[in-house]
Amino acid sequence: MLSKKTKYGLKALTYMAKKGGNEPILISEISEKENISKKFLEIILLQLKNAGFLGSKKGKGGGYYLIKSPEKITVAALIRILEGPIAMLPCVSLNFYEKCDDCPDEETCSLSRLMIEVRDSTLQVLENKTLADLT
Amino acid sequence: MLSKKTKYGLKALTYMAKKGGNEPILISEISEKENISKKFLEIILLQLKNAGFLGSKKGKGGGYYLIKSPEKITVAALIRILEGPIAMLPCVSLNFYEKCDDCPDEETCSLSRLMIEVRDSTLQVLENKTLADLT
DNA sequence: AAATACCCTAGTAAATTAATAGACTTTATT
DNA sequence: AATAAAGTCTATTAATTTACTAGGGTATTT
Repeated sequence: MLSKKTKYGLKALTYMAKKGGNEPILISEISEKENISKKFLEIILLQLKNAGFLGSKKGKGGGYYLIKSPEKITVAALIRILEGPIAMLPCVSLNFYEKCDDCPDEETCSLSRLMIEVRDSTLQVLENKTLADLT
Repeated sequence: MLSKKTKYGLKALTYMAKKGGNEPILISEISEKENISKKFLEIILLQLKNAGFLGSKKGKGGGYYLIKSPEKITVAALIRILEGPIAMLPCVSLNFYEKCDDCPDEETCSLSRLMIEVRDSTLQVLENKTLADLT
């Protein structure tokens, strides 16, 4: 299950991409239009900025804006920033791998083999969908 | 991410299926062989029993045993019992559906459309894998 | 100088996770 | 009948995560 944070982040970015243009968009505007707590959204957008997806401008006329074009932002990349691993188990995660502690040998573990299949089929979808597909 | 509970449950059932036979298997045996806290495993196996996957026998010579044959138990069904929804959002879950509260119209929601795709590709794997495939 | 809008630190209530403790019940064996 | 084995039930708990909220700080524009 995706957390609200991830869901909100995806909705906020979709809103921004839909709107297009290069002018900064207010947190409060996104917050109102997408029914997201403004303070919570601040945290989310800041995180997306630190990850290199958004730029920001302070002061009057300020706000957040997309840095890359929506076609170049995959949903998989966004979920990894906001949520963390996409895989169902840490021991089969590509970007957040952690060793399995109760499992003597990951190579021969039938559960990990299955979860690799699940991961790959999920990535097949998420790596090929971009922000542009959500608009 | 799957919880430890789900992971332990899958490993325990895999152990049982691998062992085969009809004799009851001790909680403590599974607990030791699979490195799972015995008390935690008690809870898990009881839940699987209440869900109709396991039978149990009390007293000396007792334990847990599989009720159905491993080929007839899909991994999807087990995850639904132990973990809950397989979908990434409640509003696209087949078995644990919940209405989206911040979304005015689910029909036209691009995010939900994407998450339906993810769900279906995950289910394509999990509905077609059984306990027998894990042995 | 004043207003605007993002930035930063801190805290917190609620829920979930991953157990643990201990008494109770049922069953097989001696 | 006594005993030991083995699952069952109730309760509790520590740690973590989630989903926020409060309030002030800083940069920018007018």
